[in-house]
Order: sequence, then C-alpha cells, then structure tokens
Amino acid sequence: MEVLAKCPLFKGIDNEGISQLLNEIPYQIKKYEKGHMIAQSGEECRSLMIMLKGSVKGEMMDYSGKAIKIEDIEPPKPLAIAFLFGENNSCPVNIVANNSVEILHLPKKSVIELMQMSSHVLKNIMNIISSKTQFLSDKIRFLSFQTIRGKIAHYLLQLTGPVNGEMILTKSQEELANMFGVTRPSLGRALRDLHNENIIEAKGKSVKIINRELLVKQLKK
Amino acid sequence: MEVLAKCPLFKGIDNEGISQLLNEIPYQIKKYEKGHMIAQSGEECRSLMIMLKGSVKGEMMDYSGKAIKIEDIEPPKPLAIAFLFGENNSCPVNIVANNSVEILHLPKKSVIELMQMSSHVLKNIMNIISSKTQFLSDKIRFLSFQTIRGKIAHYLLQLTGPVNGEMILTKSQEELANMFGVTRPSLGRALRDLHNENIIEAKGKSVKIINRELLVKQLKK
DNA sequence: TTGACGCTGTAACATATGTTACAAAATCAG
DNA sequence: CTGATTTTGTAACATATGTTACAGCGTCAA
Repeated sequence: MEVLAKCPLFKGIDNEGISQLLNEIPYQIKKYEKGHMIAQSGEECRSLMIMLKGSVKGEMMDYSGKAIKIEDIEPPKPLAIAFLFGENNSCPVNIVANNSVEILHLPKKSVIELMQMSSHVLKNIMNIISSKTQFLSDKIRFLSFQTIRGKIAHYLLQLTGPVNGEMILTKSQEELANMFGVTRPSLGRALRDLHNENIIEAKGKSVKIINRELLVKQLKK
Repeated sequence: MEVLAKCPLFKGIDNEGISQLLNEIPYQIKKYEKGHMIAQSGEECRSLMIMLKGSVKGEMMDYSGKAIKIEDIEPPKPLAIAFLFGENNSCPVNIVANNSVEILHLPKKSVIELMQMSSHVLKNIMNIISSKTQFLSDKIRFLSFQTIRGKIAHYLLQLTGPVNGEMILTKSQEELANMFGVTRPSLGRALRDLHNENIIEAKGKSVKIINRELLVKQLKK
C-alpha cells in the first residue's frame, strides 16, 4: 500500500497515519481487465476511487456515440473525486481501463469521515478538486478558441518548454486528433502545412520546432 | 445580510448561526460600478467572493484578446470558490460587473477557518465546487461536440423542457453567438435554415419548435 | 521472408463556418 | 412622432475542416 503515501489525497501524512485512517473506515480494492468500463457516463458516483495499478482513460460521448478522450489517469491519482459531491453527482465521463487495473474504492460516507478526521485530507481534497476545476477550465480554453494549427502550436510549445530540440511524439496522429477533437487527415494536413511553411519539421513521429516565433503566432488564430 | 442565508455556502444554517460565524472571522464588503473588472484572468485568487447585489459575468480571453462569455453570476452565489485552492490558484476568467455590484470578500484563511468551524459549511463548499466542476464538464461537452445547429437545438430543448409552445428569447443573437463561440451571421443563418426546413419557426426574438423530433436529430451532428 | 496490420501521407471533394458589408426592421430617447 | 441607435436579415465570398479513399511504409509475428 505504499503507493497510497504518494497519493495526493494523503499528502503530508506518513504511512502509519494512513494506516490508522484506513483502519477506521470501510474500503474495497477491485481489479479490472483492459477495456472494462469502470464507470459510465450518467451513472451516479458513489465512491471515491484511487488508482493503485495500471491506467485508465476518461472519455466523453457525443450524441452520436463517438468518444473523445479527455485524459489518462495513472496511480496514485484519485478518480471521480470531483463528482462525488454536488447537486447532481453523476459521472460526466466514461472511465475505461487501458490495461489491468487495481482501484481502491472509498464510499462517499467514508470520504466525509476522513475529511472530518484529518485536516490534511480536508485540505488535500480541496486542492485536488480545485486543480481539477482548473484543468477543465484550461480544457475549455483549449477547445473553444483554437484552430487546428493553434492546437498543434499549443501542444508542441507546452511539450518542449523553452527548448528547441527535436522531439518524438509518443502519441499517434490518431490519438492526437482525438485529443484535439479533429479528424486524423485534418491534423496530418495541418502538420504538413506547418512543415511546408518552415515553421516545424515533421517527419513521422519526429517533430522539431524550426521557427518558434512563427509557431507562437499560430496561437493567435 | 439576509441574502447570505440564501447563499449556498450557508445552506442549512440559520441567520443567527451565520452571524456568529461571521463575527469570528474578518471579511470585507466592496462595491463596483458597471464594467469594472473585479478579477482578471491569471491573477491569484486570494478571497472567496459572495455576490450580494447586482450581477457579474465571467468571460475568457483567447490569445488574440477576443472574449467569450462563460456565465452570468447573480446573488446569492459565490464567486471563484473553485479557484481559491489548488496548486495554481489563479483565476481562469475575467470577472466583470454587469451593473452596480456589491460583493462580500472572505480571505482564503477565513474560508478554511469557516470549514473547520462548521461541518455545514464544509459540506456546502464541497457541493458547490463539485457542481462547478460538473458545470464545466457540461460546457466541455457543449463546446467539443456540436455544430451550430446542434448548439441551437441543445439550447432550445433545454430552455423549453418537454413543452412545444412559443418562446421569447431573452438574449440577443449577438449574445447567443458569443455564448456558443460562433459569429452572429453564422448563428442567424443556422436559425434561418432550421426555419426553412420547418423545424422551428423563428421570427425576431420569438422562436417556436415545430418539429421536435427533427430538432432532436440536430443534436447528433 | 512474407504477409497482415496499423500508421502515415495525401488527394478530391463536400460542407460548415467565418468575414465583410449593407439593408431592413425594431427599439429607444427626446 | 422622429431621428438615432441597436438588432436582425441576408448575401457573396474566403477559409477551415470534415469525408472518403487509397497508396506507401514500417513492424511484427508466423
């Protein structure tokens, strides 16, 4: 259970403290296989889940059933914490196992008890939910403003920081396109255009920023 | 201060209880004129704000400086509560006074004290932040999936519930277009198209759903 | 090696939306 | 009522993105 010490929920508490807390409340550990849908969009959230092993993805459905991936979640991060409470505590995304997964389930009631028992947990949960909100806000900015070129620019600049070196994309064009909410050919075309305009050098999964200044300008469109 | 009793932050606490809580902690009430920017995107959030009078809007800037409105907030709702905590507690939106506004400011420290003093406040804050997260999730769904026709359909269906009557839009096309993140002529064209296809009957601010079934189908595109 | 498979590159075409501009209609202040 | 101002209707055109289809290319397992 050492992974729990790294979980942001228990930040600032030592292993012994965590054990003491968990002794006082009920919890469950469940295992899921790759592809299993752990929570379904619209379902009520009844427990806080903490990733122990493996990785899951959160994805949203549009009305026609097409999914777009929102994010990957890996240990020791908590899941669905922001949807436990609230007027309508239903999960807004599908959560699907990317591979073999182990998850700790804490019933909502236990979570409330934890917050009352430990001011550390209280502050940590506040931090986690707030960060989540900010993540979503960023996502909104990302989705609402930008062209494909802008999204690529945003993504590459964020990835590299201030350095200009070559980088190898770890995601396929298909995955990137999903993240951006665009189609694969459109993404490919945009990459090619940027390449032809000598703003980046893209070949396969390798991408290099040639003209950082012009790339930044893409953000404005 | 009776408005505070209606504030979700103090739900379940009577007037006397609220007075007692507020006696123990420092707070400020500030007034702002129409158009005043109360908080600026990127600024650190230092205090929780509760609307007492008037209304404000939250808007986001894109990189080119164009703003889109995210939401209006009116008394007795709290403001920026979800951005007080978190790793990077900077405000993601501009908050601008729609008219003459009075706002109660509670410093972050006071908020933490409040949560420790009152389990009601604790639960209320959890609920508020969670609802906020869900609001943003919905916004993401709204922004990431839909065409203009889809957004119109979503908006109209949400507005009317299951009834088919005529309704008068309270927002101008300009405002709606901003909400949707599209341009005014494009919105107008989409409305006209839907009208010509006998799905809705739109004339000025009056809109009537003619063929609900076909309108629902627009969501799928 | 070879064939299957998945990823990438790309093209032709369809469509949705933005841009700009202006006229018609509605609203409002005096 | 009247003129000014805001809102709406609309058109022509530019652009971005989606759709569909297929060819090339690497990789991996048999």
